[in-house]
Amino acid sequence: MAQYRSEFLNTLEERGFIHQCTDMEALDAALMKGIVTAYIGYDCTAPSLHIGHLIQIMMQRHLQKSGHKPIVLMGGGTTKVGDPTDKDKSRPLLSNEQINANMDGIRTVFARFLTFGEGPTDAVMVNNDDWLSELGYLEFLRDYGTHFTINRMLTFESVKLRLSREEPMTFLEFNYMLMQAYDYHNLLGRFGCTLQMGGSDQWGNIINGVELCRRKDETQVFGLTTPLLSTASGQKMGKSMGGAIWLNADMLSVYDYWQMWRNTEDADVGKFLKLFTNMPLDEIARLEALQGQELNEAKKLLANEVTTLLHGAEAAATAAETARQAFEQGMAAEGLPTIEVSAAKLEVGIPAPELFTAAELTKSNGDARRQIKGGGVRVNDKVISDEKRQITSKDLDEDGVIKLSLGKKRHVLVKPV
RNA sequence: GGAGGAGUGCCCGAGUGGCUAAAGGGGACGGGCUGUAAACCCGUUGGCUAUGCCUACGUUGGUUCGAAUCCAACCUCCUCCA
Repeated sequence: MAQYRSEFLNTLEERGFIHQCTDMEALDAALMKGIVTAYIGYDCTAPSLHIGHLIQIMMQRHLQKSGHKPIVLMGGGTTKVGDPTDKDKSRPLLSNEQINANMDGIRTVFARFLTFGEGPTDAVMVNNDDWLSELGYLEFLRDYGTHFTINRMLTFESVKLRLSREEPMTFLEFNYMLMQAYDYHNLLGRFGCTLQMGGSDQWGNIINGVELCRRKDETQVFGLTTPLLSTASGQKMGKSMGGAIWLNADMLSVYDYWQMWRNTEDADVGKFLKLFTNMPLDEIARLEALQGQELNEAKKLLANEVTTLLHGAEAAATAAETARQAFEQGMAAEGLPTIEVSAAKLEVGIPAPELFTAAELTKSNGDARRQIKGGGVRVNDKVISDEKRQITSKDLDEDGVIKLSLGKKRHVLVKPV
């Protein structure tokens, strides 16, 4: 049933990565002809990438595995401008220090998915600040500004959204699409890069680059986007568990990462296995067909595989074991996220709301009180109903810790020091 | 530059002098049902050293016993005119 000649496109197609492509046939031919160099840009707006980026990273992994060359473009320069795509209002500008710090945080995850080096299909990482910050304004306007019309720029979804919401869009942000187009042109010149990939929200930005390369370089380059990921019930992915699902372990514990995959909706199991693991398709088909409770086994495998890719087999196994103990045996397992509290303070006693807030299970003391009233708060698996309840060293269990729980799934251990 | 309209909590949106920490919806969180799922039902949804205090309806001032609500200036957006 192979639809394409190239291994890369077939893999993407079979596993559900493809949303749109500028010219599927020509891209397929190019992939057969030799090594294709392809880039994906990553913004440096946060100190870690999150789960929404994972599909892009996986795509680059497939690219490399099928014999092509990935470029990881760090948006050190473009982040100074700020991508208005999908932003309903301007974001505060980040300082150069913040951007650099974010970049350092983001960088680390790629080594787990791609092989970097000097070889022909080894991945390379570049920072667009290297060329964007060198641009001269007047020169840039004359060389590139002439290839863009305001008429067309105004038709872009990112611009229209802002205008329709009656939110300001600054000229700086308006220029973002030119920067990204220029990146493509630049990477074409530098690395012979002829494919840009990204999320479907990047389609507009990508075709701008494709157009620019056609005009400036008279070269056909390609754009390929992934579908916007949502769960079967229409939620944006990773919305549960309070906050973004970060990839860096210091932003989100391995346990929580594992948990988030374990809680996948039934209808999404197959889709996620295809996108986020390397499991063979026939194996996935078998797992996907499981019914009812049995599907939970497939979810565990999904969580194991995905966590192994990002954090390694050992960390994934620990997370799985922690979850097993916490859920199947109701124990205060060691691998749960842990906070430290001064033993002296614990001796005196800490009001429960304060401790839950310190553990980041609740966002304020008031929030904690409301949760206690709502019956969602447990200490060592016992529901507490008194909001004035003091947590003291008497609550320490035989392992010398106290287990705080909010709801059924979120647990934090308190350890005296 | 001129005329008119608008800016409300995480988001959308009602409110046009005290009854307003601000209707309603969405989202989020918790409870119930379950399979650590979805759907559904119920509750909660500004902060605090808490029978009270503080912060909040674009920003800054003002009127008033009292302002999201009235006035002034400013900022931003929309529509029409130039």
